[in-house]
Formats: sequence, C-alpha cells, structure tokens
Amino acid sequence: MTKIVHCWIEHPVRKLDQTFTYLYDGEVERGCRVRISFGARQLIGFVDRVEESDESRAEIESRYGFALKDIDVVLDQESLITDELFDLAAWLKEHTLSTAIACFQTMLPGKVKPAGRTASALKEKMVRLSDKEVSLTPKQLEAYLYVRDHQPLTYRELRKAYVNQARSLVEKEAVILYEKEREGKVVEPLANEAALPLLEEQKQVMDEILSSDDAVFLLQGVTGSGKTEIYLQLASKALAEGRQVLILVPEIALTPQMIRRVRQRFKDGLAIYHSGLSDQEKYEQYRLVKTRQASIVVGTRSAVFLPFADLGLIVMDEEHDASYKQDSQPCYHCRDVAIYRGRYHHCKVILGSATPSLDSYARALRHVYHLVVLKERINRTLPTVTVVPVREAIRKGDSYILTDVLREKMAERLARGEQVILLLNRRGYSSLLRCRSCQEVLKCPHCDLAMSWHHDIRRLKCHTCGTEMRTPYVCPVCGSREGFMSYGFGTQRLQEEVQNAFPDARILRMDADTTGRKNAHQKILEAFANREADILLGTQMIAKGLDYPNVTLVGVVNGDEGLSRTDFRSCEVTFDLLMQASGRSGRGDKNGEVVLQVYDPTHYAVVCAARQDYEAFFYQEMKFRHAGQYPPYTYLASLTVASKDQRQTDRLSLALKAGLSGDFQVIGVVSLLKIQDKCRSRILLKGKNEEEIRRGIRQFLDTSDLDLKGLKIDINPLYLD
DNA sequence: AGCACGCCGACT
DNA sequence: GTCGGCGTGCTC
Repeated sequence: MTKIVHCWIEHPVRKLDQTFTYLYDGEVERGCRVRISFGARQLIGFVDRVEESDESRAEIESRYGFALKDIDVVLDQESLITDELFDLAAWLKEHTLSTAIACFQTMLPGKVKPAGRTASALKEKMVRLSDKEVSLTPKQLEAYLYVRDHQPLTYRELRKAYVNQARSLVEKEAVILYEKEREGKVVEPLANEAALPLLEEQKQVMDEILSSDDAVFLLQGVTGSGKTEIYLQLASKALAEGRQVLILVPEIALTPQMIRRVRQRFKDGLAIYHSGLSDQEKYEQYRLVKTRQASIVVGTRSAVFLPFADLGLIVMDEEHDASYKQDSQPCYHCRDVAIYRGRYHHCKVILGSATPSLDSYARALRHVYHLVVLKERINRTLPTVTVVPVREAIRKGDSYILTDVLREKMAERLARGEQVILLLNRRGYSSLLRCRSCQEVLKCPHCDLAMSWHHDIRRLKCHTCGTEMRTPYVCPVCGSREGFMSYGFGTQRLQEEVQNAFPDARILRMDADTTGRKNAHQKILEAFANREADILLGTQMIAKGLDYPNVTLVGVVNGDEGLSRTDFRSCEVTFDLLMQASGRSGRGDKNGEVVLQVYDPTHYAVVCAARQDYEAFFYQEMKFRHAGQYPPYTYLASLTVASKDQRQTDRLSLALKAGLSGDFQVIGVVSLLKIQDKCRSRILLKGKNEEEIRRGIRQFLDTSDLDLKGLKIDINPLYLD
C-alpha cells in the first residue's frame, strides 16, 4: 500500500507556502518530520496529511500530472503535535498572515522544529533486568534488587547508588543496557502551604468568576491585592477535576515568586517553560506536558503552544506586558492564542493586571471580556508618592540625576536599615556622544541610531545591531577634531553618582549588561532579597513583579523619559512603568514611599500614576486615542519591507501601496531607520474592521507576482518605532 | 532561499 | 574553441 504524503517544506519563501506531495511505503503519520529532496537539495518537511492509496505509482503520478519523489527518511515515530495544535497552526497562519511552516517552527520546541539541521533528542543509557541466571556477590545482589525496584532506571543513577557494582552487573549480563530518549523531570513540589483565607472582596471575585458562564475574564487588581491567590485557588479547582493548568508570565527570570507559590501550594507535576531553557530542556518539558506528567505549567509566551490534552484554566499574569507579543513572523499575541485555546478546551481564561492594556480594558467595558476588580491592598496602604520636577532642580543647580529630594529620602531610609530601588529607563554610561563642533550625535554606521557609550569597556556600542567601536578621533560628520561630549546618562553613571553620595552603601546594578549570563538575574535578585545590598538600581526590568518586604523607597530617576518617544503607546508604557514602580514600595508591613523625578510633572501619565489612578488615566488616554483614531478605536496592520538595496525596498513598498485596497486607510510609505545595513520602510493600514484589513493583505499576497522577500506583516502591532 | 539552466564576454 | 559571469525561473 502506497502512502501519498502531503508536507510543508522548511522554507522561508512565501511562494512556497503550500504542501508538496511525496510517496512513501512505510509508517508515517501527520505531524512527523521527514527528510526529502526538494529540487536539488535535501530539506526537512513537516507532514500535513497522509492518504493511503492502492493505485500504482504510475496511476498516482498521472492523476497529479507530474512525477512524485519519495520521502527519504521519516524522522519521528509519532506525531509531534496534537490535532488541536494542527488546527491552531492553521488559525495562526490566517490570523497573522504568516506561512504555515513559520507557525510550526514557532509552536514546536527547537529540538524538533522542522529546521534545516536535524538535531535529535538526547539518548540516555538505561538498565533493565535480564532473565539470565548468574551468581552474584551479596553487594551485587543488593544492586540487582535496586534495579528491580527502581525500573525504569538510568545507568547513571545505578552508578550513583552502586559505584562499584554497576559495571560488574552489566559485564555479568545480570542487567542489560539499552538506550532511551532522555526524559525530563517535573519540578519538585514543596506543598507546604494551605490555601490562604480570602478577603471579602476576593471571595466576591472568586464567586463571580466561578458562577459565570463567560470564558474570558479581565482581573484588574492593584499591586498587592491578592491576584495570585485567586489564580491559585482557581487552579486548585481545575486540578481537582483532573484538568491541566497553564499560568503565563512575562518573564520567568523575574517571577521566582510565582513559581515558589505554585510549588508550595500543589503537589501536582509542575513544568517550567521559557526561552532560557536549552533545546533539550524545552523538548523534555514539552514531553512532560504531552504525556500528562505535568499538570501545571508556568511559562512565558511560547508556553501557550504546549500540547495540553485537557486544559482546565489559563491564567495570563501581567496581561499588558509587551513581551507577550512576538515581533518576528508569525507576529502573534499570546493573549489571542490563549483565548483560542481556552475556547477549544472550554476553560476559563483569566487575564490579570494592575494596569490592563488599554485594548483589554476597553474590551472589558464593552463586555467582550468579563471585568472583575480587586481594589483593596491586603494589609497595606498605598505608598506616598512625591513628584520631583527635574527642570526646577536643575535651575537651582541641583543634580538632575539624583535630586536633593531623592537623596535626602534615600539617606533617611538607609539610616533605618531599609532598602531602596532606583529605576532608570536606559542603560550604558552615557547614551549618546555629541560632536563639540557640529553637535551631531555619533551614529552607528549600520543603523542610523545613536551609538551608546559603555564606560566599563570604554567603547561605543550599537544596541540594535551590536556594533562596537572606539571613540573616533575625527567627527564623521564635520571632520572636526574637537572631540565629543556625553549627553544623557545610564545605569553606570547613576551608580557612580549614588556611590559618591553614599560611599558606604552596598549597591547592586541590574541591566542588560550585568545580566548577560544565564541565571545572572536570579543571583542579583537573590542577593538583594538576602539584604546583601542596600540599593538596587537598574532598568525597567526591575519594575516587574518583584516583592521585597524591606524595600520602602522606590525612586524613578527619569520617570517620563518614555513620553518623548514618538509612538502612540508611549504614554501607556510610561504610565505602566510608573505604576509598577510604585507598586514595588512598601510591600511589607512598613509604609512605602515613591519618588518620581520627571521633566513634566503636569502630564496626565505622571499625575495619574502618582495618584495610582488607573481609571483616570484610561479615560484621558482614550480621548487621545480617539482623537488620533488609534487602537482600540481602530485596527492597525504594519507592513515593513527590509532590504540591503534601497531600490528593492522602494519597489516593493510602492507596489504594496498601489496594490492594497479595501475598506481601510493606507498610510505611508514611511522610511524607517536602517538596521543592520537594511533599508526599511513601512506601510500602515488602519481600519475599523480587522478582518477586512486581513482580506486586503491576503488579496495582495495571492495576486502579486513580486518577490516578497523582506516583507514583515504585523497585524495589531504593539509599537511603531 | 538555493541551485540549475542558459546565454554572452575573455582566456589557455 | 572553452571557462565562467550572474539573470531567470523552478522546486512535489
């Protein structure tokens, strides 16, 4: 019996986004990877559909009208994904207008994605009893019984228990060695914590969620209002029904508390899934979920694609966080996928945040999502917020990095043995260098972006493409030899200034430079939690989800830096940052304090954050969005073209502009900054109907015979700069 | 994307 | 005469 196998080809070209047909005689099922020859090359394919046929090869080929090749090798014994995930891939392809193969690449863990090279899963040496009768020494017999009682057992584990006997058992053939794919282990539960008693408000929220038939809930709760306890109690119910639970978090490294709480609460198998795992580790966690050894998963964006068999609850914590959006193809938003899977599994999806994204909150107000609110902070009062106008400070001759107000408050807290967090929205020593003669900013030769001065290595770095260089002697713009002056400041400069002000204070710095290595995050945060330092300073990454009872002062050094950006979401992002930062202070029993150093203290993002007033900000910001007809009042799609050749970029973008038509606006072409020597331009589609925009783009893709290389489609993009 | 096929210029 | 330049077009 011949099998007619339709596969997707591992190939980035849009024109090849179709299945190709091969023949095979052996065992193969949908969802397996196969090695095939494609043109003159060997490629990996991903099986979409298998047809059994009793026709002869000639009959099949005459039906198709061309010769069919055979599959060379089938790489997987069984399907890598479930039927649900197959449907999800198809949906994802239509939703993001991406290629099918790109969707599979994104959904599968690195080890088994249909990528070019064939990495196989790690094998492990295992031992099992043989049925041979052999004489053993007493100690060997003990080891033999150990094998019997602990099967399946790895050879490594046997060696660990019986160093001297393991080898002889194998040699005497009392046990047999065999190979098995290495398996992951679920995270050890601590299970030493009972459910916490709920406050009246939390109880009401729980009841509302449980008694409602709605599928998607937006749980808005100020920091410290006990959202996590709600998640855990809902999870507990799902687990009790024998169903699985997915808890999504923005960044694993920054949420050790969540993992801890889950381990303390449940004894069910827990898997942790995030981009920091190696390919092998990811694959092992993937298997744990597929085989249902794991019932709870705590993971980042990519965890939303794990092969759950029966999901009973999906939680998406900090739902407004930008890291839930993937900005390479397929440009999906984790929230959309979570809701899709929730619908498939008939389970509730809880979107939680203190500062929900405008889009989600607007949807909740329109009853698309069911809004539930926690207003009270458990055992805590709101911190006192002081807004310090930096401009006035500078006028008085004060430092613009560490104003007198902030310095005095820090001195006060440090004297009491309490801890301080300082937050800065940048990195590096001084972000920019300007020519003393022509005042031009020194730019990256490849990216049109300012080079950033790094004091520790005394070199300039481009944060977009990674180019490094020494400070040039001659200004590349005007040829002057007068040299450069620094402008702005980063965490390193801040650290110097703080150290000067408090020579005895122990300071920890956390930014992209100090967290390059694996686990560097945790080490820094643990050190701070253990009070090995008095001051933690860093970029916005320290604003998220941290909970240190001894921190009583949080200072945001350049609070409204983000407002000077040009993106329509700038204010929302800045507001979130200020709110989150404020939430970090006073989480223990001591009263917290927050200092916001800003250039414009009258800006509504600053005013509302200082008052911790989400609603006021929401309505102000919605007015702005309405005036500019930005989301959530409209839908956007961004089409960016990138190529090393300016003419190529222009040709495609102009063709797009001319060829796109439908019930939406076509805005642009806008030239973007060059990145990694690629000239970029963008066209923005704006319309009232999301599906109509997709239809327009799809029609262009289907009818255009242009080379679409370098085209990136992002439906509902988060940022435009 | 590759890689072959193909049709013109400069070389032993 | 041939070697090789990279324009064009196809890949089950």
